[in-house]
Amino acid sequence: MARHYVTIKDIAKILNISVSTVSRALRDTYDVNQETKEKVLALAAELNYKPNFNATGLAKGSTHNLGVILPFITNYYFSTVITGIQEVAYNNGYNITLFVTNDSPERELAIMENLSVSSLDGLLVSISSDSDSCNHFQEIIDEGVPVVFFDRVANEIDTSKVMQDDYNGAFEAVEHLILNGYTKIAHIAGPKGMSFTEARLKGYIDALTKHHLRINEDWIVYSGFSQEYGEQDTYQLLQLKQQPDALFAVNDRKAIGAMIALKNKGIKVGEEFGVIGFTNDPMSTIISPALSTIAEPAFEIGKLSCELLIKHITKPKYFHGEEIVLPGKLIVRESSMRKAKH
Amino acid sequence: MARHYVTIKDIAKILNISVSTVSRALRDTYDVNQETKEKVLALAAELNYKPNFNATGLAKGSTHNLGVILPFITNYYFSTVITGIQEVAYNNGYNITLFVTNDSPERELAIMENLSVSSLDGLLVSISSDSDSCNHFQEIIDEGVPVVFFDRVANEIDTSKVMQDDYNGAFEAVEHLILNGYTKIAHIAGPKGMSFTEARLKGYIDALTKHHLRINEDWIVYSGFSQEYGEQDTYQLLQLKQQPDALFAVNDRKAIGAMIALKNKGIKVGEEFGVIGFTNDPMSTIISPALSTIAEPAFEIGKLSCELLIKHITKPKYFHGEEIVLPGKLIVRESSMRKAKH
DNA sequence: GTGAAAGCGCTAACAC
DNA sequence: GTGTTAGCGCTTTCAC
Repeated sequence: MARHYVTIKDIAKILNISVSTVSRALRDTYDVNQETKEKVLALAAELNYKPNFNATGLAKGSTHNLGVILPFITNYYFSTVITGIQEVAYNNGYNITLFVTNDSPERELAIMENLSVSSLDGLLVSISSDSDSCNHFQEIIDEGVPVVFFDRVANEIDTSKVMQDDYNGAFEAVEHLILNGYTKIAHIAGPKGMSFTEARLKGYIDALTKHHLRINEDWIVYSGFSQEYGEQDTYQLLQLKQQPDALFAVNDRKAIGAMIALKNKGIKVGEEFGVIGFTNDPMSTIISPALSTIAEPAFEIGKLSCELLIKHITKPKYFHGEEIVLPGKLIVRESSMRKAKH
Repeated sequence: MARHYVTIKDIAKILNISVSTVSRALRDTYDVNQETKEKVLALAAELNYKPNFNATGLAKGSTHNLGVILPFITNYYFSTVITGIQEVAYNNGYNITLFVTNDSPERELAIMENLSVSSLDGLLVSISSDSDSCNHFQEIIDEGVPVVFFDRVANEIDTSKVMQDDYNGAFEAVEHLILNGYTKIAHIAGPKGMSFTEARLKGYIDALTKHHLRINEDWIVYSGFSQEYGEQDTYQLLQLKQQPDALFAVNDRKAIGAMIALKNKGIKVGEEFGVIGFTNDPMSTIISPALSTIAEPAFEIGKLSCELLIKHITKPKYFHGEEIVLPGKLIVRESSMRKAKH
């Protein structure tokens, strides 16, 4: 407590000049004498002067802070997105303040309600699963806070969004299974009502339809995103009298859970039963057989989101937001090998 | 730009009272009339008033911000630590500002030099690999900024630290291999010069010594922390004329790399060759055979670090820091099964 | 080119 | 119990 940091006032006093001159010198404003400027800079360095962002923020009405709100950070996708965000934030002189919702809508709401919007220049958000009400985001946007959504976007809200091409990725994944000889393809989906899971579901359905395969409602099971859910969902599928011979999982975690369930039941993945995921989590190369998947450009998504947000912040007049959809990439590994004849 | 948020002044004007009364009412200071207080609260809620943290920070000399500086977030350990930090920060009304160094000492230094210390109440840090100079941390501590180190700590610096018991974890891991019949145990280590890798190395050496096994310098290879390094290191070991029959890896990532190398060479992990890691990354259960390891209490480490930091901040007079060492836990899986006789 | 002064939003004496 | 005032550290007119 009672820490005193060196301020421009200190510098001004020592150099016997005014604070405004110091301020100008420090910020490299032109109308300041070269000599005084150098003296100021030298002294600032010597005293180890660091500007107080609170003060700067107050005075300028803009802070160096970007808020990032997301469900989790303990998985490959989100941690990589943050790394991307961090990268461009860092290069542009912004700090990021991290809020994790644990995928709880209540927590998300609580965070939003306590958010000191005035100390944030903008917000990057990936909404939590059951957050059906996005009013809190709309409100904040109405107040003029720039926000850009990534991955788990709120469709109703009109602002910038960046995401992967969930529909086409899913379509490609499922078509790949079909082309490899699988015909009874299930989908272990995410929760209902999220835009990206819906897109993946639609990709699944359309791929089947294109190839004249019947949609079997029993083969679509909705639940959470974890490996455990993937395992559970798969056991459920395997209890059906009419069993699938392949599955497309909404993400790699669930696909891995599925593979574990299949192994436990003695079913050979990649021969008798095809599996494909979505994400390209490093785990997919570790598990055996290696998991085929749709690679998501997570780092890129983080970078682009942050770049968009900065545009919103710096050019509010000229930039009115855009939606960016990045393509995924089919990565064929062992889990979806051509179905063995017997 | 030119966003105007509602301030206590606005509320004061509308209610025709002074700003200080509004301020008091909002912060629940006692000497304020129940009735006015209710009016203020009601209006604040109606207008969706949010305090400006920059202003509060400036006025009170303390912000709601904790800085977190660490090498990476894209792995199980660090992302889990952050989640723990986040949890207690959230419950105590702090925000966290995230800085990732990408394990680069230069980046770490740059971050520290640009750090607006005055807008941070404290700092949680895990240093980057080759950061041999910790002066920048010492300086900041000398200025009165509370900092606590976690995991990758700077030994020379006298402040709170929280880490797992690297020495005993390593000792136990290696002894486990020995007890399971392995006698020629290698260590694929981290870089030299970091305190936690040194501790793990020492645990390795002491376990061998206790069991009268010779230390073979060729069997200790130092490199980075990634899976790729683990693979490389292992190939290197396998080229030795005198080959080891087991290895202890400084972390699970490297252990997994090792397993991949061993598989590629046709060596049966867990029968001919024992492998054990450190961390308990979820990947260790995915890989086959499943990887034995020492589980680190990552979430707990995050929580404790943050709690310590908050103590430093709130009780600077009475709390002078402490070192917490959390025990790891040996988790035996398949990769270290009793060596098969032949 | 430089200084004085007001003000960003809030808190905290100090009066009354 | 409430208002007035000064001040946190910095920026920014507006003078000179």
